[in-house]
Amino acid sequence: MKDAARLRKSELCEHLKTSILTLALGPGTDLDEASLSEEFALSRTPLREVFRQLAGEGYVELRENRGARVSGMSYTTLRDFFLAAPMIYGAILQLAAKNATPAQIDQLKQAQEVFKAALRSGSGADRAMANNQFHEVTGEMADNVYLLPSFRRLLIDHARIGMTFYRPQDATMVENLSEASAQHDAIITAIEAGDEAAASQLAIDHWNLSRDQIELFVMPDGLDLPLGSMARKTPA
Amino acid sequence: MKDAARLRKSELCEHLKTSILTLALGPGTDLDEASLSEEFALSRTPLREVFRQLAGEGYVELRENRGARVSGMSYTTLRDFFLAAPMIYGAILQLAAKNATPAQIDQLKQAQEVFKAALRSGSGADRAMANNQFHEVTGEMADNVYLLPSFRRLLIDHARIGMTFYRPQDATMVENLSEASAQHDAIITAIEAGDEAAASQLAIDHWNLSRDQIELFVMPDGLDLPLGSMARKTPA
DNA sequence: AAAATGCAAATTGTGTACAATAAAAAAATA
DNA sequence: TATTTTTTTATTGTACACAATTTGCATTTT
Repeated sequence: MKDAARLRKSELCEHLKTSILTLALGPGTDLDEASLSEEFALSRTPLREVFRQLAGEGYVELRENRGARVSGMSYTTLRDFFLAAPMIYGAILQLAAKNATPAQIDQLKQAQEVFKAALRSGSGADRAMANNQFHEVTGEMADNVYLLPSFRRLLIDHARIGMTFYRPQDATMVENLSEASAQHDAIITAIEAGDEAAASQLAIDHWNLSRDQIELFVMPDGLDLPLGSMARKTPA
Repeated sequence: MKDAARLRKSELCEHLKTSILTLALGPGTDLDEASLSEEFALSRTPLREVFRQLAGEGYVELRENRGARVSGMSYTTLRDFFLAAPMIYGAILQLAAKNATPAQIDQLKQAQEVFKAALRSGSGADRAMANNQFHEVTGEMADNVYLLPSFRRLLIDHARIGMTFYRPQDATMVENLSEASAQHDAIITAIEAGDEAAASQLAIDHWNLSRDQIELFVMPDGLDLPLGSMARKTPA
């Protein structure tokens, strides 16, 4: 038995992350140590360490003597999300434009290709994960230890919220998705040019598009939620 | 053997946190599992879980097969800090003013009393910890899961940076400390009144004061660091 | 003497057994 | 029958033993 366990450990970690991001494990789902331990041929000790790590990153919540459960989502967290997201996203993209390395820009372009492919022929989960990966890269570009924790936490719930509308139900959503893709391209251009102002503005635009989609889903019947009061996206 | 281990575990956790915040364990210090295990009469299994948790909160960094070490600090992280702090602090205090409960306001007043006591007769570590506690409470008031991770991460390094100037060396620093205390009082007032705008502005003021102290220490010889370009504090 | 190689000691990661706690079920009481 | 108490079962937490990896040191080699 060499370092097979190490591999299984990181596999488990990735598996849990994608399962949570794609809602295969919904918010509030209890994670069973015994069954996961068996499934991944890993003893409970390293398994529990993975739980602790995921808890630190915000994927799960740990309850004393009552195991791990997938982080919950409520209308309160949605309100918090609408408040924090534009601020953090704006800062991250601005810093990304400032600090991105050529290698990272390549990574970003690659992530965008994957995203486009997922739009053409992927599942909702594929799209959410590809989109998530794109934004993860921008986070690495920004490279600020103090902003990344919140940014990553936002990305988790953005993916989960997104999973509810990444399977387009009508023409509006299809159009929104291709617009999102176009914005990704614009973001790449801005970052490559080191244009901080443009990147920052694109973050707002991108956020507002996402916001519109979320509102569309969350209150299809026109239910009125108190969702803050940001400037809408700039005219094209 | 009942739940004594549970207690030892949280004790260890608190001990490590305060040791790191007060620089008793400096940035980059290696944490030895064996000796800590013996000191706290705790086996390595729960000890390692504590490490993972602290890593999630940003206190330590975990390196594969090479143990835990206290999170490092460099000029780069300091630059990141100057960039992220005003933004996050502003948002947190604004939200605190919006959402604080009476019970939390009591907590905040209590924390401020402890802080004042520490200013009168406490050590540098006492002051840093009391100040940290005060701001922790504001974080709980803000109660936004997406902002708290970054806020808490900032508080860690703010305490550590602060430890270098919480033992006043000259008259300027003594004056700054009493001004910081006065600002805390003003913050309490703004939060109690639910005055978001005032709280937000006080966050900037409080940050700028802290910023001046840090600059004073970091570059006592007038070394020029690229430290961003925020508006200075508002005139009293 | 400097660099490279191999060995020994220390440190970290995992597996498993057992203890403690919480949840569920069964029995007892009103 | 409803409620409380007790017993059973399942799950979580800790301790220790062993495996694997890294590190430091001594030796060899150029």
